[in-house]
Amino acid sequence: MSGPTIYDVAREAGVATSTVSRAFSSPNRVSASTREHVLAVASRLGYRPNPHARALLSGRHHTVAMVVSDITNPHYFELIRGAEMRARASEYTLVLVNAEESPRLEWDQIQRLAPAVDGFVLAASRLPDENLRQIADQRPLVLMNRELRGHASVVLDHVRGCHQIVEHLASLGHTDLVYLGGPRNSWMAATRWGALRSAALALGIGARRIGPFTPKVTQGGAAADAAINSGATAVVAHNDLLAIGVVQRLAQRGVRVPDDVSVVGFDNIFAADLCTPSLTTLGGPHADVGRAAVEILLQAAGTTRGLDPPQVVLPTELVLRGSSGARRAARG
Amino acid sequence: MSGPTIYDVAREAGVATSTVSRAFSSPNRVSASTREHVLAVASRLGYRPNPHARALLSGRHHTVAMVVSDITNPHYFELIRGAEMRARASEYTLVLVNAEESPRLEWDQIQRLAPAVDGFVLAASRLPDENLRQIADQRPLVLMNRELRGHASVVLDHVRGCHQIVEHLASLGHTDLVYLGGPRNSWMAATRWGALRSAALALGIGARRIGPFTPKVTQGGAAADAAINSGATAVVAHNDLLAIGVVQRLAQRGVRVPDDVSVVGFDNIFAADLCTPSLTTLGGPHADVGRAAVEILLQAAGTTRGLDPPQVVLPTELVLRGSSGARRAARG
DNA sequence: CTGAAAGCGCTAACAA
DNA sequence: TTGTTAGCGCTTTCAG
Repeated sequence: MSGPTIYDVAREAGVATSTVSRAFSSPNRVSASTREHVLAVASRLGYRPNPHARALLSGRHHTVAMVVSDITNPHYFELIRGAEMRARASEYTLVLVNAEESPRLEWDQIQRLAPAVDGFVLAASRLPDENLRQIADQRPLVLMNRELRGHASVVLDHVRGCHQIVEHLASLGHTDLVYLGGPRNSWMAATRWGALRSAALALGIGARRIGPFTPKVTQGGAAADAAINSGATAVVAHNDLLAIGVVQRLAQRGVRVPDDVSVVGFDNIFAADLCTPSLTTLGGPHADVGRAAVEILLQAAGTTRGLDPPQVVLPTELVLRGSSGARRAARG
Repeated sequence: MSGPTIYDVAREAGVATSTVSRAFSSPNRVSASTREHVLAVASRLGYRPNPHARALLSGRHHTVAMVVSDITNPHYFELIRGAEMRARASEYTLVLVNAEESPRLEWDQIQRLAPAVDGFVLAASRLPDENLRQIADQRPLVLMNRELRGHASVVLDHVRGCHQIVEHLASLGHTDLVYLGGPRNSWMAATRWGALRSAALALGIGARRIGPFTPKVTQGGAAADAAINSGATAVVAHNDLLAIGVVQRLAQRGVRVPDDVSVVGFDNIFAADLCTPSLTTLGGPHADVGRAAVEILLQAAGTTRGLDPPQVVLPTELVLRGSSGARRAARG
């Protein structure tokens, strides 16, 4: 089943097992000639260190777990990709966990994995703050798209981003916007709504929130109907999936986008550029979020628990496309 | 750092370590009362079994590695999702590896992971057959979207699917099709071309292949230009991404889809339904492919190497949308 | 610079 | 049914 061990190499090379171990783990504590010899024998035998044995003793597993709240959301692809690349650059393995929007599932999986990984990066975790603190007590933890006082995080600058959105809509003549809210336990949803509301206040336009909605295309129908009901001419959806569903439903109901209603989403997913009309949306360097989160985690794993964990905020960019336009007419 | 061990539990519960071990691993070999007692003490202490220690001894890691040739391709999301769900159902951990279209990277990662996982599922592997056999010698292996004699695999029925495509195009009056081929080392690309060609032959219409193209939207420009050059009125792109790029480029050049040219893709990704015109494409139960692959792997891991590994073929479905239509006019 | 030996946490004989 | 004990493969003191 399993291949040659350190003993086989040691015997074959005529040295002690500790020397073989050193040749791999701390090459500078072995003479160059023995190291070369050992490595040569090892590769001839096809020896590969057993990560479990190594982890058992050292407590370091060279593995980080990434938990995403819903793997089917295209938004996470970039996050995953960034995280995976950064992990691999340090020869770490990335374990992917899908929480399917269930806090319970998220918690169970994390607990199961905790003894086997060096740390967690959580994307848009749906867990309550208290649970996050418990996790952080066990393992290094970095949050993505969520902030929690005293804990490391990487987020996009939604305060500024939402301000940009409102400014954009206001400049187009809109005087009322409605936010189609995301899941109830989503930090992101709360943050977006807070930022939109204060921006609206500052710019002197009305803002209401409807929801919560599960951020999927299929939910767009209900969301669109509610939005129409509200009478607002500008709709900001919790994410692009929901926005796409809204646009589809509006078309179905004969409401023209952007002539009658402007629609703005979040995330700038791949499909935002393909749908008709294309979607105005708040994007950002999502892959960098994933990358940065793993980066922080790997540093934290080395250091003793820092007292001021980094809270990184990356800039957003408002991508203007076809779904937002000047307010044309009052609606009834 | 690490929590309580089996020793702590044993001492606290007044039993031997082996009893604690048994209470967790083989509950029926311990009396009900001791088991309950042990489990109670364990949970009071917050004990969690260390997977590494377990793996070290048993050789089973409760982990499967999934390798995808390019994680940014939305097609894989469903595969990943299915695989992840199936793995979790058996309390297995899914390690995700991105090969970024590089056989070299794919190989290295697999070798690194081999001693730490129970097996591999490879999605659209770009490795040569020989390498796949070497991997299968080390660990149980299941291929997705690729077949190799004597090895387990799960694929969609592209022979029938491609026949459907050609039939569809022929019934619309097309007499010539061009296939925009995928990567050179892609088994899928070769299979699709082979199936398309023989279907075309059988149905008495012409078929040519152009390429290879990297299956991304950005490659659609070059692919479209080449397709136009070929004079064919029907274009079958290696996948939906490429097809979307092609449609975009055709629009740019004033070629109408489907009036002047019909375009068909593969995979039925989420965006295929959103772009304009929407994309006719060959889809299938991708999540089931992922699910089935892991299922086979988990069974294989238990059994001694079966002599006839399963080669599962799942049905495709041709999804008719706006990008394919009746041939209207001859083109020059 | 190298070797001997003691574990890391757990499981699996073998006894009792 | 339960306890004792010997490792799984590796790292890491501690001697030499």
